[in-house]
Amino acid sequence: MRTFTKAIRDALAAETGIDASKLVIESPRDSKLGDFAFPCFVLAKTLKKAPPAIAGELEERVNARLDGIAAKATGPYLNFTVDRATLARGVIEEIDAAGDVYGESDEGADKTVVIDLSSPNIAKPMSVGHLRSTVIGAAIQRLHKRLGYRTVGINHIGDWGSQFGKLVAAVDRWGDTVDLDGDPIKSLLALYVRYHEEEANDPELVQAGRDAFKELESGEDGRVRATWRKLTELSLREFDKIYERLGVEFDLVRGEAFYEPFLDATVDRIVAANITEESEGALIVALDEFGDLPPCLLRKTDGTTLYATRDLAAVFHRWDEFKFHRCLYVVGGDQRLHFRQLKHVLTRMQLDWEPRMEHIDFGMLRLPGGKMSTREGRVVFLEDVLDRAAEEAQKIIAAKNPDLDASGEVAEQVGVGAVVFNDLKRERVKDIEFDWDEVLSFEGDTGPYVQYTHARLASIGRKAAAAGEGSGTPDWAALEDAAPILLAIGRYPDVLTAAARAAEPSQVTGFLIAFCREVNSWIAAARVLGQSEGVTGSRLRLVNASKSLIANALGILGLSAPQEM
RNA sequence: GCGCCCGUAGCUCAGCUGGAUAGAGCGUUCGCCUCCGGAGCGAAAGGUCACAGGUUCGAAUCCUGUCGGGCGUACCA
Repeated sequence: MRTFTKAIRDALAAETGIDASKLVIESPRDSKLGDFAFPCFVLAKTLKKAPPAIAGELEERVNARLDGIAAKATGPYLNFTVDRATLARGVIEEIDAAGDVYGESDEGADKTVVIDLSSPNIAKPMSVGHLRSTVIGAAIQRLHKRLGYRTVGINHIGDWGSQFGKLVAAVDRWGDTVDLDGDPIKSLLALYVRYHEEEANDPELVQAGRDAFKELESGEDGRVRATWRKLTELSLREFDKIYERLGVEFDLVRGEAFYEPFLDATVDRIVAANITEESEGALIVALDEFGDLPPCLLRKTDGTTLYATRDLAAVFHRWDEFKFHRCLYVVGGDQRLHFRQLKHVLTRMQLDWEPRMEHIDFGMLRLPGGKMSTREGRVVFLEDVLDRAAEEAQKIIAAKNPDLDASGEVAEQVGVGAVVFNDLKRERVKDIEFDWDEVLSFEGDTGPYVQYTHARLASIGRKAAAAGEGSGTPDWAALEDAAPILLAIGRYPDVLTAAARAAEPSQVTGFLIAFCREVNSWIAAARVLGQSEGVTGSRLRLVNASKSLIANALGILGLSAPQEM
């Protein structure tokens, strides 16, 4: 496909004198106008002519330079249409040759991208809120991997901080009232909620919590640390069940505690940069020069560290270890200020790699009643969402495809796919109100719709193989009515590049939905089997190419592509 | 109060780096299984792109202000 756009650019460059790389080639508003468009407005000033006149003059001259591509002036645009047979053969041979890694590139060669994702908190259940960071981060990682980057996905577990003092205190006091080993997460949640209920009227409890965290941070390997270690292990085991269902793996699981040994050195490093000061008993980095921002606190009055200190320790450690090209923090938008502060600390330290640290923020997920709150017990558990979605898928399979083998497995793929896709389909920054009906919807702009399209294409492929059809010489010109599909396949590598750059998986979901709509329209109108040898041959090639593309994109998004459903 | 994010059809959202007549899905209404899977396809209805200015050949897109919603705002994470 890039061979077509390159030919157009070169021809235009030769005629206009503008550098080929600076020419903007876009898609026409209406596909009937052509496959590519060149808006002539940019030339109006230098040539001192009206854009439509320029387009008209360019038409003939550019046509003389092009072979297999027709240029036609329409108003102020010069539109290009690739010969249908050339387009079909070019695109399909390209994707066939690339196979499963179609869209890969070498733009990331020798570059490392660190992705901080998921990062659930120990002792808290994973809510549908944590799903966002996990699936968005995993998709961003796969995108970069496809583009040739070395990627390091780090699960930055929230296993440190004053809340663990509270939790240890709560376990000490009421641990025997719950079934910690049998149902660890729910037990810990109950203790956590109870702590917050009682702390207001119980100064001793508050003190016990503080003391416990202080001991934890002191490095003393006593009972507090043993309790903390046990809580961590229990929680991680529970999280792994979810990660397995989501098909997410991490290169490194490093909790905040991992960076604990580096905290002092981190503070020293910042102090050595001469940007710290003591204020109200705390050690801070002032940030007023950046628009009156609140300061970044490194040490509390009691000497213990904060979230920001640990994140700074982490980013230094990551820089030292990976010299990353990008370090992406897939963390909710409620922490925008936090990351701005961190970046400004780096700026004040005059570290030139500061821009490589990026906060990949995403909108908040809210319940109809308001924000989710673990403390108040107002959460929707991710496990329940996945379970219900899989059950729903199972019901639909029972109704529509009762003979399906391994239907339980497929129901899991479809149910989880629906949940994951739903979370990836809109622009990251948009807030989401959780809605069961939407999550459990399998029609329209959904993961199951895409999976279904894939399954139907697979079905056609199976039938063709059984009938021994489709192996003849393809009649490429017969794919004229499939031009939108072919152009979309051709555009896919650019979609991946743009989506990775913007760290925006919704660009892939959006592409995929539009693609499947085109494919479904086409297969409703163009029967594959039982046509002349050339027609069946070319159509089957397109069916297989489309199926391959859908599986490819679903893989990047983290969804399965079942052959039947 | 101040800062950041968001505001496009009844609902949920696209709209590529400022370009041609603002597009999908859901819902509503009407069609399509003797024909490769109806989780599908086709069609209709539905819009002051929150509002007001500005920038220019051209603005849903960029700038300023207003309104509405969300998030945050020194020792939680």
